[in-house]
Amino acid sequence: MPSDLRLTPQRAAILRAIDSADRHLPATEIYDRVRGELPEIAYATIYNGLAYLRDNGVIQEVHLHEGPALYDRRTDRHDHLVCHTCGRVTDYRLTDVETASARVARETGFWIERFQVIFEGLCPECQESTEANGG
Amino acid sequence: MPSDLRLTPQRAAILRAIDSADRHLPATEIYDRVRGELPEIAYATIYNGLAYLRDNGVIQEVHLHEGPALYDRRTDRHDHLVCHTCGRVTDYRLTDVETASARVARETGFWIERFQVIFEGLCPECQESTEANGG
DNA sequence: ACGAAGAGTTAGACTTAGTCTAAAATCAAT
DNA sequence: ATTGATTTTAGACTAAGTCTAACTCTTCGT
Repeated sequence: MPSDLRLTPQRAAILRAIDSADRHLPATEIYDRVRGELPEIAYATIYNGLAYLRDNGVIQEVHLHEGPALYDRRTDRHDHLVCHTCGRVTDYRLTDVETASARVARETGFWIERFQVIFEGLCPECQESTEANGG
Repeated sequence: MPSDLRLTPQRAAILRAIDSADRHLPATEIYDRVRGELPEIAYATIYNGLAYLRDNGVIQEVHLHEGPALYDRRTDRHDHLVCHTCGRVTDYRLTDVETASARVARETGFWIERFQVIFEGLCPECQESTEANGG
């Protein structure tokens, strides 16, 4: 977290919303939560604030295959597992890809800045309920 | 390609557009190209047709982090490198993740159906032009 | 061949997620 | 206090995709 960060009341409220969430939130949900504190806040301020925090390395913007961007307090490189039934997103750091990325760069000629693995499937809970229903 | 595939003139034209492209196309571009052949075709038919072809395993729908879905004639599992300057998308199959996915499934309890690595960075051409401009 | 049922297509409204703009408000430095 | 830069607000706008209802086309039984 850079020391010269300009943390306005709006940006601080956005950061608190992300911090206190038990999962990665989309902008619309951050908007809803922040409005509890700052009912006058505009939607655009959420977007501007999220972009500011992201650009300053305070939060990470996570794009999964479908749906809106999610915001994550964790800023280190990591991967995601997405349950296509309940939508739950689980973090997982796959170091194998990190090792492989140098080889990929060499073989393709790309200069690789970032990468992410997205796994899609069924979370443990949704597997159980599928089995319970005779599937 | 299933033998009971109902390939209407519209769907055949969509498939030809994807086949003849030198890169992965978004739905809007497939729409533009197919209209050259079938000027009356509706946008919704493109979407319906793409969904039909995807559901029957004829094409693959590729979601990268940003931007619209792209459609790919290649249907086997593979990964993508995206140039954030020119937008070029390059295919690459990283078998390391395939090997690792069983371990990820075991450690997280997820049942993994599919996965993809998205690499973002600079393609060889864009690296050259950046260097040429003194960067 | 005829009519019904189902599949596919069309036009256009609608939704979602996000961006843009211009004016107002706030802040920092003189 | 005044100026200029930054931030926020309200709301219009855009892009991508979905939905609906009417229409058309195909298939199948008689």
